[in-house]
Amino acid sequence: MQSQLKIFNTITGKKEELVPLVKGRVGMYVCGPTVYSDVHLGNCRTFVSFDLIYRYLLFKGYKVRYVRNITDVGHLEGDSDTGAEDKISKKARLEQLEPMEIAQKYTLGFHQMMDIFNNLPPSIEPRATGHILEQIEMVSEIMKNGYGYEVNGSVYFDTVKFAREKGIYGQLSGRKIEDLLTETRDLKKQDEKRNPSDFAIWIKADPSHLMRWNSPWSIGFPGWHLECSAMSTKYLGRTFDIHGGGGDLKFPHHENEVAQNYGACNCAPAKIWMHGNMLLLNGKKMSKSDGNTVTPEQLFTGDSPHLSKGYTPMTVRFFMLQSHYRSTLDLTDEALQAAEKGFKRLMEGYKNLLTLEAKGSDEDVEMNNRLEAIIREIFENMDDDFNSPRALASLFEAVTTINAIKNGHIAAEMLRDDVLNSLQSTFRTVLFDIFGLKEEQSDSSDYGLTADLMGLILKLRHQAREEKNWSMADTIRDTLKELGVEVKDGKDGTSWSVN
RNA sequence: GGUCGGGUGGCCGAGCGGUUAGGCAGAGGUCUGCAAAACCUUGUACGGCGGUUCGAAUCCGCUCCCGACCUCCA
Repeated sequence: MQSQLKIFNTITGKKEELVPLVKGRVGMYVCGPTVYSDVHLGNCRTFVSFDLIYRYLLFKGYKVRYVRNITDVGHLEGDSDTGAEDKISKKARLEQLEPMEIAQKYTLGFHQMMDIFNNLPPSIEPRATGHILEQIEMVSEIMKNGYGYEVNGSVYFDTVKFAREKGIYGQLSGRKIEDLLTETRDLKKQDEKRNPSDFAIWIKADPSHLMRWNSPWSIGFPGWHLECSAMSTKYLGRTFDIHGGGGDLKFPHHENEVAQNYGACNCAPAKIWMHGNMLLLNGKKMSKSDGNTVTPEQLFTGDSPHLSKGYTPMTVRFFMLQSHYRSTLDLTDEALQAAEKGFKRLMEGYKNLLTLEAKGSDEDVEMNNRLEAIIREIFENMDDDFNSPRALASLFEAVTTINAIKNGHIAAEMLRDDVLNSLQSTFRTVLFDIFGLKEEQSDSSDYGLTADLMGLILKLRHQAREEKNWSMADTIRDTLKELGVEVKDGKDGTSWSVN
């Protein structure tokens, strides 16, 4: 019997049972990247987190519509959402390209990186520029309901009126409207806004601005927060099950999204809001703007002052899975090295599990019970707000027993057949379907040949050992080690693995 | 300054009122021609000071540090 999935809801600050609006189906919207530069690792962690969540929902049998947008317009630079330059637009001007060329370039790069991390693609990946009409429509509705006002062709959302009438502005991010109003920072075009906390939903374009669309108010472009409100509504309905994103989007992005949805339809967009936590580099937030960053490429090649060597994508994914998605994760070289070894141990354990044969003639009841309990715990932990680090711990506990059986420390006779089967299927499901890990075979194409050659080499070494020709045997072993192939002598023969 | 979140053994990282988390590193052992791998044993951790409790890393108060958000960021 499966336990019930509980999810931490940012709005209530509590874990809640997931009760989908439509039985058996889950609608999930996750804020995607703004495609104005290369993805950085922090983005990757967030999307790995939501990939885990998506995969687990699928495993639980839900039909999931996973929508993750591409923001290719409206995201402004500098302070405030007024007067500053659009990120895509700016990059286009600097590189003398069409804005859509910029968006295309970085969207492709983003997709490649998601693929490298073995993230499943979302069900729908809508672009902001492809939904200008929907956004204009939403602005109209917000104005019709009295929460938007136009000044010089730009339209702003009246946060104070909204807060007064609905009393929910600030609820998601835990902010008080009074505090927002006392914000004294000097903002551009501040004079157009009625209140400092108001934000633009439609922005009149300067003559030099490259991205521009006609609207009832001006030739301009939509505000940053608007596309998510419009697109989530379009593809998931006015109210849907889960809305997610990085924790740094809580305010103002998500807070304003909620306001816009209420402003347009007087209803809450999502029942559950989920936020992933930040990836830190040596104790500090990774951030493009202050240079404290390692790119995914640097991580893979090791070409960074922060790293002693490169790490494979799956090592990094495993590293991320080892911490809970709501905790900050500190990326350090030492931690990465530990993850690399841990990941290897886990995968080796899985391989060993596949070679096991259950004899079951002399059953160890306690051990079998414990293994069955471990299997149950894995899913109970995942049901508890996607606790992958705990699930991983259970897996490792099983690995110890698996290895002990494999090398004969525990007799195979003690393992029951059905326990072995469910252990094997659990490992396969959890490792590959839920955690999204995969084997990393450097040259998978000629793997068969390599295996045959290794068989020959090990046979020769075996012969040398029979003849007590130790120097020959050790030369073979040591040379292989230099080539990155580890030779492992066991009770019943020799095996090898690529490091 | 305001608002949140956090400080766990050498490192990373779970737990959040009583039970061994787990991984990596370290120590001892088994196995082995030697090694590696694997297995077994091993760590008296919970920022500090008070309090509540039969019992606190876990709850409360104070305090010190750190981080995030408040401005573009996943």
